[in-house]
Amino acid sequence: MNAKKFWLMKSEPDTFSIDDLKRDKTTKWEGVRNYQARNYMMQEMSPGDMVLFYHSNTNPPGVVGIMEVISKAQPDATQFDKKSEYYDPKSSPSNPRWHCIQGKFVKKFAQLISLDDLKTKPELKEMFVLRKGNRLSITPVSAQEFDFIIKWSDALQK
DNA sequence: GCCAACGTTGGC
DNA sequence: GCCAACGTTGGC
Repeated sequence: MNAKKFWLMKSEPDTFSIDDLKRDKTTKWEGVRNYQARNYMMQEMSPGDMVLFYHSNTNPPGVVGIMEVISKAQPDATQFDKKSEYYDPKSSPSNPRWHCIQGKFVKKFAQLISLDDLKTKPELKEMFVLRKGNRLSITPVSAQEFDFIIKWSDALQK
């Protein structure tokens, strides 16, 4: 068995928010069109991995909850759908280019932990999402960083 | 296989 | 809405 891994995945709340995930219970993480992010899903994610759900392109941006990975990567159906904004004419069902995992809702934080707040913690200074110029929508998180943020959120709730 | 042009992300 | 960062594309 692979050890459980931890991730941070960005979503624009206008497109798909933590509340959407809470309502739907599960989701396919469709629409990723970046090879590095895809490779994380295809090669490194497995069911049981835990994900920090991050709202980007919003004010303020930050971590808003937790999702659990519940499937391995499978072909992303939107790449074959001409009506989808994620349609990729260079991909084909016999040789799909893009894959996505499925995730399920675990919890929504009582309070968002903002990007500004994340930046104030020396424990988190290595986090990819805090690095200058980072645009990758899926990044690995260490177990220590994940625990730190969970405990932080729990403390905020009290 | 280089690299200029272009497109996208995402914080601000 | 601006723009820095950086990934992708395509001509050569």
